[in-house]
This record gives sequence, C-alpha cells and structure tokens, in this order.
Amino acid sequence: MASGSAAGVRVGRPRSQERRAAILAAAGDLMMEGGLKAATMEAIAARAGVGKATLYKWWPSRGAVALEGFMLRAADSWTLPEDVSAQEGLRVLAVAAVRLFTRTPAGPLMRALAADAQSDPEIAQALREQWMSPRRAVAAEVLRQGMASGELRADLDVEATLDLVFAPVYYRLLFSHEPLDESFAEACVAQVMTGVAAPGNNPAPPHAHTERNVQ
Amino acid sequence: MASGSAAGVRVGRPRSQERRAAILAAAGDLMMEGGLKAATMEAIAARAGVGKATLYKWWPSRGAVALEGFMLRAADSWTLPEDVSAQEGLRVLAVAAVRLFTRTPAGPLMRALAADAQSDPEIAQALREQWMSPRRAVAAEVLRQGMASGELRADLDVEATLDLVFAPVYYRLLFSHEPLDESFAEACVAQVMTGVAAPGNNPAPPHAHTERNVQ
Amino acid sequence: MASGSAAGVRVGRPRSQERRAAILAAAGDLMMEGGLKAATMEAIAARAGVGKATLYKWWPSRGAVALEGFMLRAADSWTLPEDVSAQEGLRVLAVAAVRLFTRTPAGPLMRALAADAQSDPEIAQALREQWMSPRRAVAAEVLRQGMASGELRADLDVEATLDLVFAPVYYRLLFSHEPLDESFAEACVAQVMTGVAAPGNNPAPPHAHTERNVQ
Amino acid sequence: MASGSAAGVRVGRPRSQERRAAILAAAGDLMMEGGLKAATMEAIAARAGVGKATLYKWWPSRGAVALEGFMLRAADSWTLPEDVSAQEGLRVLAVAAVRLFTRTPAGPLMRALAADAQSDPEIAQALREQWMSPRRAVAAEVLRQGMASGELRADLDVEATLDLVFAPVYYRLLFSHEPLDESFAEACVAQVMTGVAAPGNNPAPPHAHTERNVQ
DNA sequence: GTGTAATCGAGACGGTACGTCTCGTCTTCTG
DNA sequence: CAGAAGACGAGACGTACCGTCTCGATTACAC
Repeated sequence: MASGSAAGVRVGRPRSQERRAAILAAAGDLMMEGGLKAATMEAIAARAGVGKATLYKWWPSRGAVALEGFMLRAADSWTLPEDVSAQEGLRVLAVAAVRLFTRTPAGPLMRALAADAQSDPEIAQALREQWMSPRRAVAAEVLRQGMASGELRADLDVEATLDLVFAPVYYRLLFSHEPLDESFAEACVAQVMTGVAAPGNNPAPPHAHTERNVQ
Repeated sequence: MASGSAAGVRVGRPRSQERRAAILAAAGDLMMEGGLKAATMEAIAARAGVGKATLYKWWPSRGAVALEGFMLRAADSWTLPEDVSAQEGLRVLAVAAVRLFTRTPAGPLMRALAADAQSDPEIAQALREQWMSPRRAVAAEVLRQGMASGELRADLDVEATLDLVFAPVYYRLLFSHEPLDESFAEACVAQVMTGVAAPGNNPAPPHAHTERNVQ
Repeated sequence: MASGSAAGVRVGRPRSQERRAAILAAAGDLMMEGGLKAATMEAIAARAGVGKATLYKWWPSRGAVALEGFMLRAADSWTLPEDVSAQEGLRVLAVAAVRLFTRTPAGPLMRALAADAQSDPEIAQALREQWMSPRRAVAAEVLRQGMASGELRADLDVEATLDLVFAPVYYRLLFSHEPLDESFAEACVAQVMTGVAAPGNNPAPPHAHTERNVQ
Repeated sequence: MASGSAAGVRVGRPRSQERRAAILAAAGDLMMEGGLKAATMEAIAARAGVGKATLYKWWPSRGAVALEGFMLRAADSWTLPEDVSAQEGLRVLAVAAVRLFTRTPAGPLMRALAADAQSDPEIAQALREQWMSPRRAVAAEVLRQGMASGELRADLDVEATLDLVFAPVYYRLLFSHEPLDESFAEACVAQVMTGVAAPGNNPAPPHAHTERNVQ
C-alpha cells in the first residue's frame, strides 16, 4: 500500500528489488546534481544501468519515478508520538516534512513531482492520493483529537487549518524566496496554534467576511 | 513598473504593443485549453501568427512569456484600500490573489511559471523579484502598520506570517487537493489573525518548541 | 562496394534495408517532382515516413543522401564488354552515363550532388572518390589498352582524354544548353577519336601552343 | 550589354555605381573567403554596408548577384585575335576561360552560379543566355571559318565540338578532380583538333550505332 | 537655401528548414 | 527468455536566412 505502486499505472511487480532501488537512487542523484531537468528518463536509465524499456514497464513517466522515489524516502517520516498535544503533533509533522525536504533527495523529488503535476493530471492525482491524503488524514486526526480534548476550538475549519500548517513548507520549497528550515516550520505552527487555541481570548468572530472593526 | 519587462532578459522595446498582446493572449489561451504542456513556443508562435524568432527575440523561454502574460493580467490586482485594518488588508490581498487565479488565465500562467521555476533558476528569480517581492512588501507594510497600531502582536515574525497568508492560496492552486475560492482565503486570514491578534488571551508562548502536554 | 557507405561519414549499418530504400526513393522522387530545392531533409523524412534523427544518424547532409541514392541507381551501370576496341569502350561508357542521367532519377540526383559539392567539401570529396575515380579508372584502363594495341596514340594525355570523354555529358546535364542524349555522347566520342581537323592536314604537333597559321 | 542588367529582372537604375561595385566585390570576397555558402544575401549586405532591401531591389536572388559579379569580371575576356587559325582561336578561348576562373574571383562566382542554376531555372536561363550563348557564338564562328577554310572537317558537328572545347574546363572547375590550368586547356584543344586515334588507323567507323561512314 | 521626394541603412517581421534533443515505443541481440 | 542497448517516429527545441516590410536619417533635386 504505502510501499506499493507509483502512479497507479504500474501493472507488474519488478523482478528485482535491487534494480528498483538503483533506479530510484539514480533519479534522486540526478535531481540533486543537475537540477530537475537533468533527470530525464534516458539519463535515469543510463545512470542506473538499465534499459529505458524497463523504466517504462514499471513507471509510466518521470513523475511516477519521482513519486515512488519520494515515497520510498518519505516512508519513515510517518511516526507520530502517541498521546501528544495537538500543537506538538502538528509541530512534529511540519518539522518532519522540513527535514525530509532539506536533508534527503526527497526535496528535489517533490519539486519535480509538483512541477510535473502541473501538466500531468495522473501525477497530480497520485500525488494527492498517495502522499497528501494520508498525511492530511493523520494531521486531521490530530486536529480532531485536539478539538475533542478542548485544546482547540470546537468550530475549527479543519481543511483550512491543515493547509495553514503544511502550505508554508511547500511554498518555501517551491519558490525558495526564504530559507526552509525547522525553525520556520515551528514558527508557523506556533503562530497557527495561537489562532486555533481554545477560545476565551479571541473576541473577533473568525469567519465573518464582512466584519469590520476587529477590535 | 507593473507593465515593465519580463524576465529581465529583454533588451529592446517591441515596436508593436498589439503583437505583444497577441502573443501573451495566445500563450494564456493555450494554457487554458490544452494544459500547460500544450503551450509550446511553437504553438504560441503559430497561434499568435508570429514567427518563432520573434518570440525568442523578446523572451528567452516559455517561462518568460508566461511571466509577462501573468504580470500583465496581475497588474491591476494591486489596489489596497487606505486606512484599513491589518486583518482587512490581508483579507483583501488574499482574496485578490484567489480572484486573480480563478477568474483569469493568470491561474494557469502561474502554474506554468511555478512548474518552470523548478528547473529554470532565471524564471525562479524573476518570479521572486517581479511578482512575489512587491506583493510581500505591500503585505509586510500592512503587518508593520498593524504592529504599530497595536492591532497585531509586537513580536510578530513577519516573514512567517506573510507565508501563512499567501502559501495556502498557492498550495491549493498547485495541488488542487481542495477547491480554491474566496471563502477559503478569508478563512485562512481569519484563522491567522486570531493568532496574531494583540495579546491578553493566548497563554501558550508562540515559540516554545519543546513544550509538551499543553492540555 | 557499390552498395557501400555514402559520404564516408556513416558509422553503423542500418538495421533495415527497406528503410534505407524508402528514404533514398523519397529523396529521388522529391527531386524529380519539385526540383532540387524541394528535397529538404524535412521533406525526405516526412515522405519516407521516417524521423529526421534517423536521416541524420545515417547521413550527415542532404548531399550524402543524394550521393547514396545516386550510387544505388548507378551501381549497375558498370558493365563493360570484354575484348572491345578503345573507341567502343569509351562509347559504351559515355552512352551508359547518358542513359543513367536521362532514364533514371540519377540525373536529378547528380545535379543535386554537383550543386551541393560546390559548398560542401565532404560531398565533393566523396563524389570524386566514390563515383568519379572508379569510373575514370575503368576508362583509363580502356585508354591504356588502346595505346598498347596501337589503336590509340602512344603519347596520349590520359587525364585530358578522360575529361574530353566525360565532361560534355556533365556539362549538358548541369547547364542544359543543349539536349543530353545518346547520339550526343556518341558524336563526342567519335569526334575525340578522329579529331576535328580535316584529315591530311593534322601535322600540327598537339602541344605547340605557339604555332600559328596552321592552315 | 555586357555591363548591363543581371538576371533580366532588374528594373531601376542604381543611384550609385560605387554601391554596385561594393556589393559585387563583397559577394566575390565572401565566396573566396568562406566558400559558397558563406555568401548569403544577409552577409553580402552586411559586408557591403548595404540594406538587404537594396540588394533585393536590384537583384532577385543570390544567383543574380553572382551572375552580375561574374559578368563584370568576365567582360574583358572576350578579345579574340583576328585572322587566326581555328586551332589558335579555340586555344585562346579555352585558355582565357581557365585564366578567368583561376586568376579572378570569377571562379567561385561561376561555381556559385552553376550550383544555384540547378535549382533556380531563372538563373540557369540567364546563365545560358548571357554568358554561354555569346561565348559559344564566337567559338562557333571560329569553327565555321575553319570549316570554310578547309582547316576543319566540313561535316563537323559544331555543337558537339563546342562542348568538347569548353566542357572540360567547367568539369574541372566544378569537380576539382584534377587541377585546372592553362596547359590542360591547351592539351584538350590540341587533342580535339587531332583526335586520339593513332594516325593512319582511324578508318574504323566512328560509332557503330546507326550512322556509319561519317567521313 | 529650403522644401519635397526618393532612396538608403538598419533591422523587425512571418516563415521555412536546419540539426539536435527527448520522449515513449519497438526491435534486436546478448547473457 | 528477460533485459540492456539502442533504433525508431514524432515533434519541440533554438538558430540561421529567407524575402518583405517599416522605420528614420540622409540625400538630391526643384523651387
């Protein structure tokens, strides 16, 4: 499942796990070394010592390779400590994402994925379903537990809050306007928390998009 | 200013503004119709009734065309009402971005731009300098005024807050995991505001990234 | 040999002889139909149902394609009857050249070749080495046998004589000032054999370029 | 006449003769320096310090420029001594052609002309009418006088003989298989005059196809 | 002289073809 | 007999010239 197929298009199981790993490593290396555009299917095949046909047998596109390479490296970034506060849970998730993107080839892989997703709906869908959805489900559960425990507002807009937590990380990853580091993720989560913290102190109605005079 | 040059690579001024407009329109149309990958330089030239050499004379790459097309359409999305609260200012900016992306070809253009920026540093830089920087400067000024007026915390992390306001919009634009609409932008700003609002009620220290068991 | 490589630039052997033939046929057809300038590499590729890269893999230029197409059609224009007089040998060679140029696509191909050779030294060299040299060697052997048998003068300038035999054919092929047909070739050979001077008064030494008043 | 229009397409008179000369010189220089393909219309215009439109106003194509440049340099290669034998007349004409091609830029110009003529019928026609015809007319007159005076056979094939005299020069100019020099031209003319058959044994019927016993 | 027109250089323009590149498929041949 | 090696059709890339066209600046001529 999590370690399963890439873009949902693969049919056969590869004969050798080593070959898979070699290919995915080659893709990651190429993206690190020569930028995204150096990682052509041809270059990946050559680097991995593999025929192009083998690549296309297992993955339908460069994005699918990137997705699987990314999933492989991201597989262990899932552990969430139990019985933790919502704030700590979100912090752990956000920091883990930053670490994944800055300390492994998953960063360039995600950039390639996001770029390809703009023109390849299959990649976009696979990315959403295989990467974003499960992560968001975990984070949503954290939010829901926080809402139940009273740590968080009961009327929280869960989806918007998920975006507030994760979006800044991807934003900096993709646009590089400011450095992406762990302290940034923590600042964002902290900032978001004080907004979603239990009421008693935020006199302004959260959503009324006609409201004025906030204070 | 807003109607200025594109990727910083152009040197001469085109003789005819109509030709420019035709090219930029063709690029926008192709991206709307056939997805990002339909907007090749060749297709743009053919659609605009223009020689390829003309394209390359004015713009060095497809991304540069997209950037200028985007800047053109985004030129009038700048007006910010005067003497307005920080929350209203941020709301206006976020909603304007959503409107730009959902009601004009600027959405596909920005998606193309973001995709190209992943493998073309020149595009990335131009995008940061020509689009993101000025917008962020305006928003930063709003934040600073809010801090001065007491509407916002005095110890605000300005850069992180800017990302919290804008990132969700780009996140949904690029990944389409949830619909991008104005109410989403307003929800995000409201959520962020209640976090950055003046103190007196937010017991959790914003930055304590070791605290546990808040509940 | 005759079916060998073209401009000396090819390295690999094509996998399919049919493809080769289709390409060469397309080139010949295009030259017949639309003149020399209709036979662009792009048109040849399209007509032959072949990618442009395939053309460039095997041949470095249009001239190389023309050369090989020409050599292919000219391959069987080599047979020379044995034990024949010098005059008859030269006549056969000259007439065979005329037939080749007037009854097959080799005529347009040679015109293309000659034209390209003016600005492409590689084509010029290949043309000399692969087409002209062997033909001239055969004709030179005919001349030498004739000199040995007493049919021809012993003090013959062999190279000049070869040019006298072949040049008129190419001259009319390339300039079309007069029709190129077999009787012309035969007239030239006969003229070369017997000379144009009135019989009886050809005592003038062949090379005395200062003599006057021969009459 | 000789200094007249180029390919018969010119209409207006240039304002300055100097400009004409500069253009023609530029064309000749470029052909000498960089081969035929270096002499593009654009390069000629740039080299001559002239706008492209000026070139196209006076000449319709590169071939027309080459033709006029060639005619200009060939204008003085026309003088034929009076009261001279046929052999000497032909010799003078052939040697003059060789000198023209080897000692002036007329050689490259003629090569360009011949190349262009293969794909441009107008150039071909202009070349025939303006260059070849008058030269051949002069040479034909020489032949006819020789026939009348008894120096030459009375049953001469005039056209074939003209080709025998001139073709070798163009043949070596265009194919460069052997050096083109004056002694070659003289050898050819001498050979044509006396024939290559050993004296005394030229009773062999010249060409046994249909005609017999020409003599 | 001074206006009026033609002509020029310069080069932008819509195109065509170039020769190269990568894609995704298909074929061959090797281990 | 699976797979590396890579040929292949397709088509976009960015460049070079083509022949046409529009510009101002520079003439040359009529007044």
